[in-house]
Amino acid sequence: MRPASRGRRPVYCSRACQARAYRSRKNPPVSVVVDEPTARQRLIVEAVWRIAAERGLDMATVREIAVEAGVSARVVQYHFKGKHDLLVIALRLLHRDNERRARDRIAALRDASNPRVLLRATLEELLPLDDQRRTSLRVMTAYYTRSLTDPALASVFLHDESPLEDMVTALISAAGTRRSIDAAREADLLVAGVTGLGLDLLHQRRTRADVRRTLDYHLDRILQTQP
Amino acid sequence: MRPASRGRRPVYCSRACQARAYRSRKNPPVSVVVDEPTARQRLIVEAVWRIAAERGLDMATVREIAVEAGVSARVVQYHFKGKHDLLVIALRLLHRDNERRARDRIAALRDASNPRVLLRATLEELLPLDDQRRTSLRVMTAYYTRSLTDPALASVFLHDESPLEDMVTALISAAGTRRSIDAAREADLLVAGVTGLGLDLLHQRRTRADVRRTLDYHLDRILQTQP
DNA sequence: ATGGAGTTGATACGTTCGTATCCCAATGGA
DNA sequence: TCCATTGGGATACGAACGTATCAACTCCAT
Repeated sequence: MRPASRGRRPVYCSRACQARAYRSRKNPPVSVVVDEPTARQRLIVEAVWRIAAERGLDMATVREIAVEAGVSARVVQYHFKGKHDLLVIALRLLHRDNERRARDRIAALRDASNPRVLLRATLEELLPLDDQRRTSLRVMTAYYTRSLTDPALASVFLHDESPLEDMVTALISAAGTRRSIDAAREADLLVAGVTGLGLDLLHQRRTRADVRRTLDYHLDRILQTQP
Repeated sequence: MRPASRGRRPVYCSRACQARAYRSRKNPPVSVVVDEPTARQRLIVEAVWRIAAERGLDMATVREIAVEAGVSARVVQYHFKGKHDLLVIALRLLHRDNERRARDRIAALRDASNPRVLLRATLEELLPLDDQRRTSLRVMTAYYTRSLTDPALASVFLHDESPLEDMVTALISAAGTRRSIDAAREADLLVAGVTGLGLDLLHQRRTRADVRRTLDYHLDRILQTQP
């Protein structure tokens, strides 16, 4: 590596320091988070989420993230390879957390409840109905937009191995449908529609009651009405 | 105004220049675009659109906008009060242009075509089916995300005086519906759903044929099928 | 021709950003 | 005891950004 044209100019205090610097330059303290982050990494990633949700992804600078996480900027620098990797990891972790949370919440309903409640709960995971989902949706929206010009982020969105539409299709089929209904087509519009309604809700362009009414109508329409 | 703590320090070449500077400081060359932009303003605004669509709204810096528009950065500075105002104006103009284009395109179909074609064309205005709509949707998406943390942009989205949902509701009602169908609820999910499908299309998470199939299915479902 | 108004060129200022570097403290194995 | 590794503090660097300012140019009425 060249004498470096950026950062403080190397004026070593001793040969030991020089050797140490050389070593650290050869293999930097990269910590690639693949599956499970350390406690400190989670702290920082959650700070990214909060800033992205409240002030936008642009405001998530290294210094601001550090302040929000209650650590120094050097710590952010140390625990991630760079800002971009931090953002990618933060998106992956949010994605994973959302899936886990949704699975848990729906699994809790799975026994002793009719299919309509299950389908409804599944779709409502996409709506900003509480602080957690609201924050998550805001962060996801920011990431979606950025992913349009950032292939690394786009791949996180696209490599989703369990499309939500399939789950909704299965739920509709299992519930039993009224007439000649194509469960897959209904699931497509339902998932896309609930996503769109969620964005309107985020903007307060619709009221929560309005969304609920629309959702109820279409659930009634698709599913068999019992009594 | 104070002697200014930013920019070049005032060292006047003559009393005439000093007087001119004083005058220009008192009433800056603000050009507030309300309805119709000048040719130069349009040039710059369109540069903003192109950059926002291709590289994201973050990359739309004053200098980059100037290069894209083929003018100097000073020109951008001169013709708008500041970067933020430029962004707001660019959004308003895009909004207006989209409405005009949609109205024209649909008006061209209004005679000698059945309601289904009309409704379909209306919804397809939201889909990235050609370069123009694709660019527009990318820019709008970027703006939507930014509007979540920028009240000035949010107000442009929210003060929309002619909700698309109403128009779709009217089209459904006018076309005549099959059974007991609530046109307003159908319009809500259709508009929100097509928006969501458009985002998937932008991401290439769905194919164009897939979207077309889903849309066809639901149009068939809602409207009376004519022999 | 003179000069004012509108517009553009050239340049600089202050801030913020991502990151590089030097340094030190704590820890733990040899 | 010694020393390498890990984790973090302090600071600095170069780039880019938004913007302010002076100077100069083009019209055009006087």
